Amino acid sequence: MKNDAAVAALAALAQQNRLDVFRLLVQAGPEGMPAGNVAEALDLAPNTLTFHFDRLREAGLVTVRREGRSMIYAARFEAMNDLLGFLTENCCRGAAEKCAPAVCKPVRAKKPATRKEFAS
Amino acid sequence: MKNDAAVAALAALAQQNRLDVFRLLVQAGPEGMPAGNVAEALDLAPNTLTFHFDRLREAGLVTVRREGRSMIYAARFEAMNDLLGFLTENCCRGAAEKCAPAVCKPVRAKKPATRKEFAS
DNA sequence: CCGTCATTTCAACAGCTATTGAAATAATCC
DNA sequence: GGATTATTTCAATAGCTGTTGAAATGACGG
Repeated sequence: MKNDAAVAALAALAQQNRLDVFRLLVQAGPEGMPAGNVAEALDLAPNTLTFHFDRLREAGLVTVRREGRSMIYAARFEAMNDLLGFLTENCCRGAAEKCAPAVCKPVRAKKPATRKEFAS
Repeated sequence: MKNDAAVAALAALAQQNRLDVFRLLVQAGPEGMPAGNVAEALDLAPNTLTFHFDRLREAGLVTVRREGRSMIYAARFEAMNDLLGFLTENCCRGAAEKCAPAVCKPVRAKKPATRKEFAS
């Protein structure tokens, strides 16, 4: 992930309403949900919501598709995961256990490691 | 993690220079590094850097301590991990494998707002 | 077509943010 | 004490951001 893309994604999430919107979509899963439902759930004016959706979309965090009269927005999980990876990249110069046992992955590990070791 | 805290943390990271600073500190590990070294590494004016450190500190993402003439800044890994957890919280309503195999944790459901089905 | 539903576009405005230069503080060395 | 190094404070300014209201677009049903 590029630095600029990360800043864009973070900026998109660094706003109360957009963060609420994004988390709602994250919880909704890949099928997404219609703009109207989001507006209702979060009590946002439709034009305000469009503005925020645009930001999220420009940052690559959500996608839209039309379905009848509704626009269905969905979170882009790949983008979210890229962002998380970017933040923790190369943390503690590889000594991951020092800083973030749960999330931090040593340097570049794009694929989730096979978790057979955790059988304990 | 509270919503406000998450927005504050994201806002703090949503800026090129601060993101660079934070990632540098993440890579430096818990011992941190002196302001001067950060300034040199990223080619930032010292007063500008102070401004950004303040933002990061107010957001709970870094700590400072004095050591001789230098101020040593260090990333707060706990805050970073809280933030990552917050973003992925309850993702896909527990069906984590749908959206983020590597990072997303099911977390205990925080009572998703009863979703109104949209007409099929 | 006409009405209405769902969403977007546009312009305007108030409030916030990042950077800069000059000056201040704080610790150390001679 | 006085010079030097490291960092912070302060005020000013240009640029960006979020919200609002009014109007436009696009899709569907009768």
